[in-house]
Amino acid sequence: VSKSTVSLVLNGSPLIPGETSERVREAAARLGYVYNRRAGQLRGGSSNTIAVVINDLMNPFFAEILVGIERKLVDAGYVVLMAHTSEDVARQDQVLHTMREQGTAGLILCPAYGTPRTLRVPSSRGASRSWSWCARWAAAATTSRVPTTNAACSTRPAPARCRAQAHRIPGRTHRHRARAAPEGLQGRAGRAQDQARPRTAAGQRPDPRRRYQTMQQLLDTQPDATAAICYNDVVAFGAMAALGERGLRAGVDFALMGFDNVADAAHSNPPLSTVDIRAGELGEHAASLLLARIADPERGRQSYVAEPKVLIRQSG
Amino acid sequence: VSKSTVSLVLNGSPLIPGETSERVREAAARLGYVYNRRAGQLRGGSSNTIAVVINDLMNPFFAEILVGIERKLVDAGYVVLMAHTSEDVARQDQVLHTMREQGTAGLILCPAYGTPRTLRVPSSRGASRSWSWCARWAAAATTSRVPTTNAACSTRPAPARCRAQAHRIPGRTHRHRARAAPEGLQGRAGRAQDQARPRTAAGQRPDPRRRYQTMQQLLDTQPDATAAICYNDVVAFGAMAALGERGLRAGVDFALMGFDNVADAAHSNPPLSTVDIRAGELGEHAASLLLARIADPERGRQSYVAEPKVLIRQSG
DNA sequence: CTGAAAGCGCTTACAG
DNA sequence: CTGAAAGCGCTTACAG
Repeated sequence: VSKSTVSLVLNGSPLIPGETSERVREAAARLGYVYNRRAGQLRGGSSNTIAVVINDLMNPFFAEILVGIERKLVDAGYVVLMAHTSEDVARQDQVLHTMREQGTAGLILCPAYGTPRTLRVPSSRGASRSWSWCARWAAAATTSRVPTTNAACSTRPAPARCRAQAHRIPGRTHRHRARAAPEGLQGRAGRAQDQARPRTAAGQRPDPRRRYQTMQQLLDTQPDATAAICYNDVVAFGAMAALGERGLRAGVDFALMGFDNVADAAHSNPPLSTVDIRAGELGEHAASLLLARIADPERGRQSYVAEPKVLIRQSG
Repeated sequence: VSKSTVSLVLNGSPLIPGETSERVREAAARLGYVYNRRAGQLRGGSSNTIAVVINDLMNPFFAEILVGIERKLVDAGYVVLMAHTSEDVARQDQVLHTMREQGTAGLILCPAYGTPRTLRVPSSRGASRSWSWCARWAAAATTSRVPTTNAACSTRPAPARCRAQAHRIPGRTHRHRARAAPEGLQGRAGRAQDQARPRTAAGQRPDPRRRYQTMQQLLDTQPDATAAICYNDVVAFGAMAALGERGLRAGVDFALMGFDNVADAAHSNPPLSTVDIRAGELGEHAASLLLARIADPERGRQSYVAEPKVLIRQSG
C-alpha cells in the first residue's frame, strides 16, 4: 500500500495486477477519497481545464454556441472555466487576465464588440496556450500577432450578394447589418423596385433596447419600404413587434428576414424566415479545432466556416 | 531576491518595504512572469473557483440567471467552472463528479428536471463545500440530507390563487403549469365563466418541441377557451405562434399570460403579459448567499424568495 | 510488480 | 525586514 502504487492504480496503469488494484479502489471508496486533480496536474504539467470567454448570453445565438462548446469539451474530458463579458472590452481584459493564472490548456474567445484584432491572449508561462476565436469576423485578422491562434469559426458567408430584389429594402437609414446572402428571398415575388444593398454598419452593436425602436423608426422614415433584412433573429423579433403594433403582419404586409435560425425562430409570430447557421455546431467546431491544436501544437491554425442555409418560413 | 520575498510581495504583504517591492514587481513584469494560482492554492489550502451547474441555457430565463451568478462571482474575485446539463440527470451526475476533483470553494446548482431532492453533492475532501440550489423548488427539500446546503432561490410565489376569473381557462387538459398568481389578470374584463384552476402538472417538463403543439391541441380540444396561463414566457411565445397561425391575436381574441419576464417578452408580437421575477437578481442572490456561506461556514442555510410582480402588457 | 525519493510552484512558520 | 526549510497532494523516474 504505497503512494506510488495508489497513483498508478488511479491512473489505470497496466503495471498493477488486478488484485492489488481492487484492494486500492475498494479502500479509496471506503475512505471517501477524492482525487485532487489540481495537485496531480501541478506535478504532471498538464491541465484539463479550458477557458471559454463569451460576449452575450442574452442572445440565444451565443447561448447555443456556448452549449455546443461545453458539450464537446466535457465529452473530451475537459472542464470549462467560463466568463461572460456582456460585450464589455474592459471586463474581457479583466477575465482574460484572471484566467491566465489558472493555467488552462486552452481558450476559446467569442470576442466582445470592439476587441482589437491584434489582441494578444496572455498565455500561461512557457507553454503557449492554444486558443480559438469563435463566431466573429475578428478571427481572420489574428494572424501574425498571435502565433498560437488556432481556429476561426466565422459566420460570415459570401459577401456582396445582399440584395432582395423583390422588395423595397431600406438602405442607409436602417441600423441593421445584413450579413447574409438570402438568395431564397429573391424568388419571393413582389415589385422589384430597389436593389439598394443594406448598408453594412460595421462596429455598430445591436443594442437590445433598440431592436424595437429601430423598426419603428424605419417605418416612420421610409414608409414605402416593404422588406427588411435584419442583423439577426433577435432584431427581427423586435421588428415583428413594431410591425404588429401598427397592425401589420410580417409575411403579409411586409417581408422580414432574420439571421441565425435561433431555436425560437421556428415559432415566432409568425415563424421567421432566416438563415440557418447552426450555432451549436459552430461551438462544437470551435472546440474541436482547439482540441486538435492541443493534441498537436505543431498543427497550423485552421478555420471552419459554416455553410449558411436560407430558410423561408412565413415572415418573408 | 528570495523566493519568500517574492511571494510576500505578490500577495501584497505589508512586511516588505516599498523599494524592494518595486524591484520585484518590475522584474516580474519584465520576465513575463505569470502567477500559478493553482500551486499557490494547493499549498495555501484555499480555492478561488466556484462550480456552476446549469440545466438549460436555451431558455433565456436560465441564461439570465447564469449571467447574474457569473457577474457576482467574478466581482468577488472568483472564477467560475461551468457545466451544462440540458436537463439530463445522468450528465448532471457526471459533471458533479468531475467538478468535485477540481476542489472548488463552492457550488451552485440549477438542478435538472428529475434531480432527486435528496441529492448529495459530492464534496471535496474534508472541507465540506458550501453550495446553493437555484431557481427550482427542489431547494426546500434539501435539508437534513445535505447539511451543507445553503441558499434557496425559489421562484414560486404564493400558491392557490391561480384563477383568472375574466376568462375561460382550460383546466386539466392543457399542459402548462401555472406558477403565478396573476391578480392583474382578474381585472381584465370578460365573461367570468370558469374558475377552474389550471392543473399543476408537476414533474412535467416543458419540452421545447412541444410548446407550440400544446397550444394547437388546446385550441382543438377546448374551442371555448379564451385564455391561457402559460408555464413560462417561452411557452407563451409558442402559444402566440399557434394563435397567429389561426388568425387569432393574443390580447384581442385570447388572453395569454407568461411567467419570468424574459428580456424578449417586452417585444414579442404582441408584447407579453407576464410575471416579472428578475432572473438576473435571482442569480446574484444565489451567488451572494453562497459567498456568505463560504465566508462563514457556521452560518445556517438561508433562502431568498423573489417577489413576483405581475406585468400586464398587450397579450392579456 | 512495489517502494523510496525528488520535485511541480507556491506559502508559511521560523531563524537570522 | 530577508533567507533557508518544510510541505500542500500528486507523478515520475529509478531501484529493489
